[in-house]
Amino acid sequence: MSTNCLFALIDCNNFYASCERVFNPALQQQPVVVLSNNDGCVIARSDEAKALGISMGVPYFQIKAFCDTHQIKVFSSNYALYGDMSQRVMSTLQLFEKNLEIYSIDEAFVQLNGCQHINLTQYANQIRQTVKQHTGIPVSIGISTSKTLAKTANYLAKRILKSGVCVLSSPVEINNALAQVPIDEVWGVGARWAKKLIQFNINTALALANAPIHLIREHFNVVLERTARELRGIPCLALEDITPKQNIMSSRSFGKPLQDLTSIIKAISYYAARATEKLRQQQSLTQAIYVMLKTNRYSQKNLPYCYHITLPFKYPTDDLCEITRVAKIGLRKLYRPTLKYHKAGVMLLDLIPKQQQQGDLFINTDQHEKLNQTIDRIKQRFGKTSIALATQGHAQHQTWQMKSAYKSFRYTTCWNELVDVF
DNA sequence: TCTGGGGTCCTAGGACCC
DNA sequence: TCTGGGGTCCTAGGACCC
Repeated sequence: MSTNCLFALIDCNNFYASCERVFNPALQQQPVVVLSNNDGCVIARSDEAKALGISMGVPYFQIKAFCDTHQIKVFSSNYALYGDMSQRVMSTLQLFEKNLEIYSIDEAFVQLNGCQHINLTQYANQIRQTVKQHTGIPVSIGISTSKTLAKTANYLAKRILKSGVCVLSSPVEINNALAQVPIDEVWGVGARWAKKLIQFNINTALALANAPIHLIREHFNVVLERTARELRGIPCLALEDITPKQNIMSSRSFGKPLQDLTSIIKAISYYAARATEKLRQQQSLTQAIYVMLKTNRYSQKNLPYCYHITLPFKYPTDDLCEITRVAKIGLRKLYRPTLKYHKAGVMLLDLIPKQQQQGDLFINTDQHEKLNQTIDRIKQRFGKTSIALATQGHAQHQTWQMKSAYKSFRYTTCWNELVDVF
């Protein structure tokens, strides 16, 4: 095993809850939870909230009373804030390592080249302190010889050692560490496979590392085989470049069930516009659109609750009017006046780079492009809600708009919502 | 009353072609 | 009685991630 290949995983602790704390010091040492869109489920918890037994993903209505009695601070998700804080964390990390793989809103991998001779624990602590100082966000860092092992080291840093840093380099260190990690905590092993692996008596990360590869290949698949190899310290996953998305989704649950077509058209038009924004930002064109309409899956057990349709575009496009037009066609085909809908969405499919655009003989694409560019500019300058197609209706107070009863200020991205200092 | 919103990769199987 | 076989493309679905 080569030791000149080292990966670090930097992961923000309880990221959304930590973001809320940065601008509201009264939340320090307090139990904090952050809810998903529509105030549906718990998606982030401070350590204090975890200690009170609040589990990840639990529906809020089930624990509301509990939160009240225990004075748990509850927040609606505030992606304007979290997204901006994420960028600050990532650019701070880039002061140390230019080549960053931003894996999610709160995690990044780096490859540490030529670091064999420095004290890695010291280096990692220096990174942690700097991120904390620049952004107020606490992070944990795991370092080892493959991405999966770096993930595992991070798990140990957070949950077992509670030191914030864990470096696994020697085989003995790695084996001791893997023995402490339950199989369902391994990166790449979800609930389904954990259950099946346990039937094979594979209960820990160490057992998976030592399992015969042919057994994994035969009863599972190549993805898990890679995971097993990675746990042995054989890197199978490289640091990845930023690649444009292959699909772009925009969907939401409604604040309340909807039956009337007019409201749902407004919602679908809004999702189409959000998806188009993302599409244009990454400079891609879409070739097909998937439109989805859902009823409440919990109320009608065993009945279909998801209705969907995929429609192609005549030509690859990033034109807001065209995408909205086709999305509405899809919606009208799905809609049944007798049903109550809880959620809708669109996904733009088969994306290709905009440079590959083929001219259309019959449509003046230049004119459409000018209109779209103008819309982009207005949104950029005056905010995302400043301009929209009429079919979306007025931006505020729509019947379909999601619940967001406990939202904090957008402290870092909105002039009207800065922190007051007295 | 109330149960998130994004994404990725891989595989199996059917359609179709020669 | 016998009714090819191999390749490719597409789609649906299953697994995973945060």
